[in-house]
Amino acid sequence: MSNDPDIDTIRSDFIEKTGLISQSEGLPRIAGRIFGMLIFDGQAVAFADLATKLEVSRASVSSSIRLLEERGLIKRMTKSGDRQDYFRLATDPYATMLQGLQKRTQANRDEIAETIQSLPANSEAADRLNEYAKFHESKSAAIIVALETIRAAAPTSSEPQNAVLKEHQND
Amino acid sequence: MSNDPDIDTIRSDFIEKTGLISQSEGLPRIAGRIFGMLIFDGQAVAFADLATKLEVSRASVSSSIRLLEERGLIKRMTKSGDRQDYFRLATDPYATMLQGLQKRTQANRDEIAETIQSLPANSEAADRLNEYAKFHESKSAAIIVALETIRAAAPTSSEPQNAVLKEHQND
DNA sequence: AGGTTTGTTCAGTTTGAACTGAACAAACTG
DNA sequence: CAGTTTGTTCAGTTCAAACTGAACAAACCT
Repeated sequence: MSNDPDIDTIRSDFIEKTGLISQSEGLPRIAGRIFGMLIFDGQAVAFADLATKLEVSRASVSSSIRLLEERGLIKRMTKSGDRQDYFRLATDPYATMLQGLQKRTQANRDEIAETIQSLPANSEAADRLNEYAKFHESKSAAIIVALETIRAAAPTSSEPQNAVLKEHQND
Repeated sequence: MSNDPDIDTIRSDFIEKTGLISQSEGLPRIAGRIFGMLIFDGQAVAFADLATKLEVSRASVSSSIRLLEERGLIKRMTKSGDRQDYFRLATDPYATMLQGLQKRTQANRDEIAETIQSLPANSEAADRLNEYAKFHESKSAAIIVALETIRAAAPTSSEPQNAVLKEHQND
């Protein structure tokens, strides 16, 4: 009993999923939906289309776009003869996501390590804090492993399909 | 110029840190502070002490405790001759945390895999969704590695230090 | 029995992030 | 030049989660 849903439904469902997943990873839901849309559609999407297709305000698109750009997950492009901005996924967004996660995890570990340093030498709490630090350390180390796995799997970057689109140079 | 802060300041700072870290991992801040307090103090802490020392309502303690118990991160204990509930860290809370994270990550991967399955055979989006799925897959695999690392480092469970405290048997 | 202690539940408040509309500046068009 | 398009900014709103106070039930005490 396969009731083949049409492609638009699949697409919307996927976009909602990425919205929820991103939310659980600390990004606003709209940013996740934009990310999902760029994954699904593949081609560069115009700013106005993001707002209309996702049924959100341009202001929301603007701020979510900024977040995604800051994190290095998407790239802004221009199209000659078109005044709008276009957006596509960055070259290796997943490696970048893992890298960000790894840095934050490592920063947490370092903060705990600092606390341990500041403890009096004989403190019996040190061992327990150290276990907590080791937890973050293992997590960080594991993410580095995942990074290597991902980079090994996708070493060559794919060229932009649309020759008319050009990378936008920031500052 | 080391201006040795006193132990209580170190303790409070650590508890605040765990609150923030836990918050970034999707737990309420108070739950993180409880967790931090149990790490630092080592001994089982009474319910009332959690509320007073963290300066929050008993209701907040109750709901955060429930969350932490559900996730298997802390254990409820009783003390003979004392009507209060006491709490301590579960035996291996860090492994449990990683396990939870791994399951959620794997669930995300599976959902994306389902979406790919439902796509028409010739869909050119499939490759891109598959990269996204692989990302979650690598992350999941890496967490399993971290789990093994942690379990190898702390294989033997430490006995409860206080012989008067007893495991509380739920249902 | 009545009174206390203890933890939970629930309705309501608080809080902070997400989101919007409107004003705005910059870049373009005619 | 005035008028349009485009993206950003900012003040204000909305919304969901966190948190609280108070009522409550259960277990204990006297």
